[in-house]
Amino acid sequence: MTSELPKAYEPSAAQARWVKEWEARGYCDADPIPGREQHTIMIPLPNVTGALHMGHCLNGTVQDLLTRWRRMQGRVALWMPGTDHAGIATQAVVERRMLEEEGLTRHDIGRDALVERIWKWKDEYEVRILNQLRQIGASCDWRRTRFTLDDVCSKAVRRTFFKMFSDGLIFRGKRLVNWDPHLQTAVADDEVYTEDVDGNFWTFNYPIVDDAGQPTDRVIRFSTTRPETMLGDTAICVHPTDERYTDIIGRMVRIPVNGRLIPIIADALLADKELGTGAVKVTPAHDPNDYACGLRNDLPMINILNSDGTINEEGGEFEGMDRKTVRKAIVAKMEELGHYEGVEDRKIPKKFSDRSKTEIEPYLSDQWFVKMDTLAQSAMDAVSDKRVKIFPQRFTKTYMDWLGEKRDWCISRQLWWGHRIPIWSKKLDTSPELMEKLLSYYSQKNDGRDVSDGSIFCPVPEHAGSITAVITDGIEPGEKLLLMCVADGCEELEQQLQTDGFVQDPDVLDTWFSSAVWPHATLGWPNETSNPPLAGSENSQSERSAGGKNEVLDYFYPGSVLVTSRDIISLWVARMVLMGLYNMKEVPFEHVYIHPSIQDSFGQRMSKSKGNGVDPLDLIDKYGTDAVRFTIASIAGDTQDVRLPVGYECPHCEAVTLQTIKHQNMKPDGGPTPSITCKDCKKDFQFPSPWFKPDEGAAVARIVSDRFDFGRNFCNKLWNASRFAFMNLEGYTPGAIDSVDLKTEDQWILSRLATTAQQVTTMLGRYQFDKATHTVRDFTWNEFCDWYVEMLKPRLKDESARPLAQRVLVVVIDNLLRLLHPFAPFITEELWQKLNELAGVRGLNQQTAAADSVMIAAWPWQQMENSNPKSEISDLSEALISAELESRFERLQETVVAVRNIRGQYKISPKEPLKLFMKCSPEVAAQMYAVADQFDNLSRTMLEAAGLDITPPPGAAGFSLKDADGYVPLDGLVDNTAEKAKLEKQQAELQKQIAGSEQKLGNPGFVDKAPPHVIDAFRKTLAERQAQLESVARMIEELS
RNA sequence: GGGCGAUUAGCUCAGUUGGCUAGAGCACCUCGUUUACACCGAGGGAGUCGGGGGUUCGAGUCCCUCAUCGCCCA
Repeated sequence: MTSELPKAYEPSAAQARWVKEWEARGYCDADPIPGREQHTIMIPLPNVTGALHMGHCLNGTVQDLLTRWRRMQGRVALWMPGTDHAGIATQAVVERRMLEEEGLTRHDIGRDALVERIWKWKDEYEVRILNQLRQIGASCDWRRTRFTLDDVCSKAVRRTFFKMFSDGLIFRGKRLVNWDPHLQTAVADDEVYTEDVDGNFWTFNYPIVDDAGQPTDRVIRFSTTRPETMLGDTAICVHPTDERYTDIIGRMVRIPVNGRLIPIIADALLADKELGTGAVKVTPAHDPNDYACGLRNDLPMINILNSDGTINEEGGEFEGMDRKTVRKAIVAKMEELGHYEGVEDRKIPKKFSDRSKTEIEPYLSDQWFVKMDTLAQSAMDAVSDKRVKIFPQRFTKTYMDWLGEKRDWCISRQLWWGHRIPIWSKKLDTSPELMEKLLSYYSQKNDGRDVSDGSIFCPVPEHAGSITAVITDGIEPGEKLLLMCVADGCEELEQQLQTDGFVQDPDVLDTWFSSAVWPHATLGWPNETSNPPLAGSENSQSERSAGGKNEVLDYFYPGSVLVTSRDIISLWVARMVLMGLYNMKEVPFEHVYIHPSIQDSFGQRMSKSKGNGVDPLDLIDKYGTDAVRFTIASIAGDTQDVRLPVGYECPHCEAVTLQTIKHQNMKPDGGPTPSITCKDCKKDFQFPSPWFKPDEGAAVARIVSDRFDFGRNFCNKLWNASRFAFMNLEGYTPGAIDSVDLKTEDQWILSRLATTAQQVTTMLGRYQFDKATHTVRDFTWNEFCDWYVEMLKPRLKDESARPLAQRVLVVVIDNLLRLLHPFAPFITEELWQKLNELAGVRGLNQQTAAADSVMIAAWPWQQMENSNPKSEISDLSEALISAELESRFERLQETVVAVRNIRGQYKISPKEPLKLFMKCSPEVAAQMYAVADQFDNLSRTMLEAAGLDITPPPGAAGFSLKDADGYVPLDGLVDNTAEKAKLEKQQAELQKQIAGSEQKLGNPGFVDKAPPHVIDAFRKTLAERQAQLESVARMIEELS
């Protein structure tokens, strides 16, 4: 039977086949197995706004690598997939599209219709994203896929909110938000961009008044870019050490345009002596810095705007004017009143809303907050006492610093897409009968305690545990509001509240609120009596659980490791820890691995908004998933961010045009779709971009990056080495491998294989994916392929040597495929299947039938902590590792290289046989004889003689190794002058090194202070070099 | 403004608690189709480790400073 593989690996066919097959066989499913260790990773839920990019690809590769590795180690490895509703981002995308395509705003269609549209969008993109994940080989338990707005997660969010509210951790407060007057919503900081625009810098003055409020002869001058906000000024601020003003601090001034009296205050953080007049107006309700100043100095905060950006009733005569026109009116009025001093042109940084492109207005509004003091402290404690460890460690500082501020968390968002805040409110004074009911309840249950102070209480005793309430101040003076918070699963209560005239809060929760409970929400919390439902199998055994417990939650929580990027350490990681502690009393994961970010060739972070994103599927299409994963893994270490220069591959001639910033920014702008002219074939082509879709039927470039050659070349190498092996497995029989029969190269490759397995295992445990990848690559390429396979070739042709050679070869490939599987799952599976056909029973110590799939085979290195009860035990162990053997082999390699160099030097054909004489100790000579046939095989050289008594043959080229000298007779070909020059060069180098070492060892400072092992090492190398120098000198002598 | 990090070969990156002659892949040059692989093999050239100062017997590695870049938080 001959079983030849195709000459090249076909990634797409293998990927399509195994994605389906693994899932069908249930290899990715993780169900609790009592007594077995688990390994749990919760995916950093991607937003359903669009497609995945290279950052996700890196993130996913790392998680899958860990999951496959742990699964092979015998753990029940759960990788929980899912997506995030991503409140503002998703709603923004859908709204923008609606506006562009239909000219509709959300107010035109209403809340329910908008939410329905967003659900449709979500369904489409969720499928796309989960598909992309499958394409990168993600071995998620797809049955458990969750979405932050699905029933399971919603329940958890709702319960958490209720719990927090009832514990008094959620409160209502004011906050300055970025208000978009066009969309009439608050927007997040990251949805706001700043641009320098042409503006004016006006200077005005306010008259200082006396105690009676009458004008004095003094004024205070200040400059501003936003005169209209003087309607909301509540102070003038100067620096406390500014001598121009110290005497008037505490005096009052009158705002000319509305007559209000405001104080002159001193605040070193707001006022700058060097800037302008040194005095500034303070408008706490309409500027972030002024707001902070207002809080520090207990100033009134006057909101002068309506939500549409027009002036409200606080503006007096200006009420109803647009914020743009009121500015001119104010300036004119100030001029008319004689308080205008001048104006100059200036570039002014202004904030704009990403979505509507309108100017942002800082705006004071009612928001919901989570009290962070004790929660933040608990999350800090978890890291400081090492219940959660962050890798690399330096990121603990980011985490700690942010939590240490303990700033209350604003959780309300003025959006329609998200978890609606489960609060119903009603003005107390409009419902006397309810008030009556309440008060009677308090007097019974709360010992007559007055609850108008904001204490939490249960308003409906028969629903204790499902509803809590608080009384707060309303907007109107003296008004009281009754706020009711209802737990999950109490629809009738909600109905009752509606009937009673309560109104549900229109806001939704910050997306991060639901993300924060992700690690336990996905496992079914708060349901503690049954397992969470599985997709596609309602009511099957999935929900069944013995003893009325949620076994899934018990088993998989807490998780093992969170894999994410550093920009969401505070937004997400910290909040998951505190929510986990709050709801579960346990941290959500033991480790956090922060991986590098991917940048473009200019050091910019890859992101949609920069137009430099790369779709991993483009790269997978070009290089194959395994190549992409292998390359990605090779750059995921713990040091720094990584640059990924990409180019556009011409669809006509395949020439690559490197991507520049110009390409990233090309937009149609109403004109034709941008295109690039190929520098080689001069034809035009279009290219993928976040700004536009290529025209129907146009020739579109593919995004490529030669960094992925690294992985692609490796896969090719692995494929072909295996192909060679498989071609030589004819007649393979399993059988015991007696260690006395093993040749030097067999022992060496097994020693190197075991060392590699051990190192890779250690490195993966430390999240050093880059090192692990390079280690396994170098072993495969530089040791297995370049040396071992070459050495095996003659043995495979020799009938008597063949059976053993085949067995060892099979063992090495078997273990190599396992080691590589987490890095390159598809190609290793393809090869594993083939290997099973040819050598289904195999092993070093024990002959066993191989696993049906490499995905469920045992990891080749067993550690004490892990055992794999379901499958065969690995053969590799420390007993195989021998440093002495490895260094002995190195000498063989050096000898072969030296002979090859002589061929090169004298231009001798590789086919020309040569003779070799080695002058060396008897021990070394014995070792040389043991591998003599390999000199012939690898460098077509016969070892004629080796030993101390070798006399150099005449007319030979020579070389000197550390503990042996070699001579290759060249029959008059030899050029004595060149030989001499070569040796003299080596001699000079040795002398230089020896001089360096001697100088060092002659330095009293060094021998006195350096540690003994360093000094010994120097002495040893010095001695070796001196010995080698003698050899070299002698060889030069011999030539003369 | 505060914090974290980076700057090493043409490009992309490694470089353990300071210790012998600073490494790899790609690119480049020379040679080579030997029955796995040209996505290959055998060789080779290439870096005053961002600048300056300091500590030390010894600095790519530690400290200070300057420059440039990235990220997070104000």
